[in-house]
Amino acid sequence: MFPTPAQAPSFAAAELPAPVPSADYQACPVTEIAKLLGDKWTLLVIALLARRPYHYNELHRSIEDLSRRMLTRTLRSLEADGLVDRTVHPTIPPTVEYTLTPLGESLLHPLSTLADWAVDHAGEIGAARAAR
Amino acid sequence: MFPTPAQAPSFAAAELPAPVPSADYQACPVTEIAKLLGDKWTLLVIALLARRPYHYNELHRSIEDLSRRMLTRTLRSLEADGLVDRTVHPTIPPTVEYTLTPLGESLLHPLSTLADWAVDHAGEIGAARAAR
DNA sequence: CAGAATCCTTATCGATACTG
DNA sequence: CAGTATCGATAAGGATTCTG
Repeated sequence: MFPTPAQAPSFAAAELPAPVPSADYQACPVTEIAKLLGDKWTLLVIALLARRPYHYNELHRSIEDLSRRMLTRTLRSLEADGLVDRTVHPTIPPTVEYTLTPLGESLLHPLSTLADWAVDHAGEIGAARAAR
Repeated sequence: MFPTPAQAPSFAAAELPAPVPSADYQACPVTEIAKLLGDKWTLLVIALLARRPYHYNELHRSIEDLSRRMLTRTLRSLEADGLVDRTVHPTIPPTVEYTLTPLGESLLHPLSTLADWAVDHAGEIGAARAAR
């Protein structure tokens, strides 16, 4: 966590430095992740593309309440980060196919680890929330 | 992913259902996670508390640019979700100690898996971003 | 020390309309 | 089909002040 490559990001207690520097968090890879995935729709889109390639409107139809505006922004952002590929087929009318890049696919394993945690502990979280 | 307990959340392609339902994403545990950790400071605070218990102002000093307002909100939210414990010591002046709950600690492993991914692929992400 | 309360500025987001 | 452009509502966030 925190500093940069040397003191690598980790949530394992033992690996964290004693006095926390500060202001280094922008460079911290974990903060990077939060920026990568921290918005409302990104995880959802990734989960869909994990299954198979999708066309633009196909994604739009698949996620209710996701406006075209936000879908476009989400896809562009994923593309800019190298997680998603966008290929235009010059047919008439044109179709655009979105797929996960190898980098994007490499993210699926850590994400499913997190998903498993969420499933396993959904009850506890719910209980904590209900308790107030 | 998506539906609820039966079709459990997963980013493993094989486990996802073929035709995507929609509108079920609110109930999806992975979306839950995004809500849990998706804000600007939560991951940072968790990373600090992974190391040891912290006092309120200690956290405030440790994360530059984090206002007291946002720190309080972040801590309250973590508390409400059962990830963080808040214990008041009735000294003069009073001190308040924040620690991870067992549930919070159980989250550290999945998070460090994600952190490792971020470290391993930071270069690729940077390259993708630079390429535009 | 550990906050709550207020105000005010700025991102975020959705709805609508238009384009190649 | 696959977007872009513009606008207004709403929510997130920061600065400041006050309190037990």
